[in-house]
Amino acid sequence: MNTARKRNSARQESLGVILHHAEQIFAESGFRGATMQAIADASSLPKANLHYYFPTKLALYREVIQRIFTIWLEAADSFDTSASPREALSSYIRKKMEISRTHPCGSKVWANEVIQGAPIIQDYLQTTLRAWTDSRIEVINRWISDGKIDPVDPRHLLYMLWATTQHYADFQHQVVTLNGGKRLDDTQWEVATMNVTNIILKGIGA
Amino acid sequence: MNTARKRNSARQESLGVILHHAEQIFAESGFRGATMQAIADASSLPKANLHYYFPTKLALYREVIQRIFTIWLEAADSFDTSASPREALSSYIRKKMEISRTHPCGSKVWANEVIQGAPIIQDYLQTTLRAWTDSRIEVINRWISDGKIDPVDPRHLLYMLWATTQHYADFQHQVVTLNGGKRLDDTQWEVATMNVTNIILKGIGA
DNA sequence: AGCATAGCTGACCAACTAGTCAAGAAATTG
DNA sequence: CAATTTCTTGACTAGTTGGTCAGCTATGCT
Repeated sequence: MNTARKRNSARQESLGVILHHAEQIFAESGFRGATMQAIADASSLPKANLHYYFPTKLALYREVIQRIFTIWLEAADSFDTSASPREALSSYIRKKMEISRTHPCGSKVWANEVIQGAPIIQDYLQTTLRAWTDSRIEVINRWISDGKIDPVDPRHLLYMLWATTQHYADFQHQVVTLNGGKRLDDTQWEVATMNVTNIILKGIGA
Repeated sequence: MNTARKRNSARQESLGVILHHAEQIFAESGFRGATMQAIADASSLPKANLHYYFPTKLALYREVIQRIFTIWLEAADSFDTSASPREALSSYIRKKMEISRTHPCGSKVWANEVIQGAPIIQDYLQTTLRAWTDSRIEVINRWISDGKIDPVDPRHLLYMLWATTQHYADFQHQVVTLNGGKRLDDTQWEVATMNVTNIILKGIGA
């Protein structure tokens, strides 16, 4: 049992290493631009070994996308648990900003995919994302009818939340360049988070 | 002279057709994913003809990027000409939303490029964009010291403007999917523009 | 130890793609 | 008309890339 677990964990280890580097390479080069050879090199594995774990490049890509989506959905819980709009949105923005900081590559892969018309993940958009969005729209509409926030269009508020937070991941390179080539430090991330939070909360009268 | 002009205009015609379709294909597939053959087919020209007008794929790509960047810079004039923050920002947001609607492919190509670390246009970022950004930051800072808007970080306000407006181009597919598969109509674009404008203006106390 | 299974890898191939080129068609000029 | 320049195009090449496969090694089991 101990030895069997050893082999199994070695498998998990390999899978993890491959997926981690695949995410980076796909973010850097897009689906087509990424080569299995590049992912193999980054993972310090021979290319044929990748094909042992993932039959095709597409299968590997799908797995990468799946992981990102899961992370985002988990961050979205704040919308339910918190009571007031201020709490709910502050918490959601903060979580999404943190994800932009810690998982920029995942966000980039997702952005790339959507920009290109979501050929691979269309089903996610139509099912899971759609359901999630609809349920949050209800929450926001309740805030409005309770007079807790201004009567804004919930859909566009959501887009604004996504756009502003993911910008720091997807356009990381631009942000860094305009920051004099230096990555944002702890303080700057906090400033960014507070700016986004304050402007949006005040903007909707929360 | 008349004939010479005729030939010259035929040249401009060809260049225009190629650039137009190249923009679409690059947006759909990224730099690497786009093939000269695909662009040729879309333009109804043999591939060798593309290489007559553009020596390399990279040269064609650069030209596409250049055009987008020019359009964006022109939209940015509102910042100077208008006096009050309300006017300046309303006008800028409206223009950027219009560009997102009329030139979504250009925006997507730019996004793709930046996501991948701007390997081709790094010089634009460091020179033109940087200079533009710095000058607008001054304008915003003046608004703040004049007490016309709240003391926000100008940089993050700019990022918010870019992110929210370009979202409707870059994530067009997602927006359309969440809109029941239908493209936004005139009214919906107006609603989107007003929502973005109102929330941001109120958010910064303009 | 001996057998079986999971994991690893170098060498290989078929398909694709950017770019070339030579030969011609069409327009322009003197 | 003839000469010249611009434009067009099918056919070709060199290089790259996803994916295969036969054989290898290491691990686990009895």
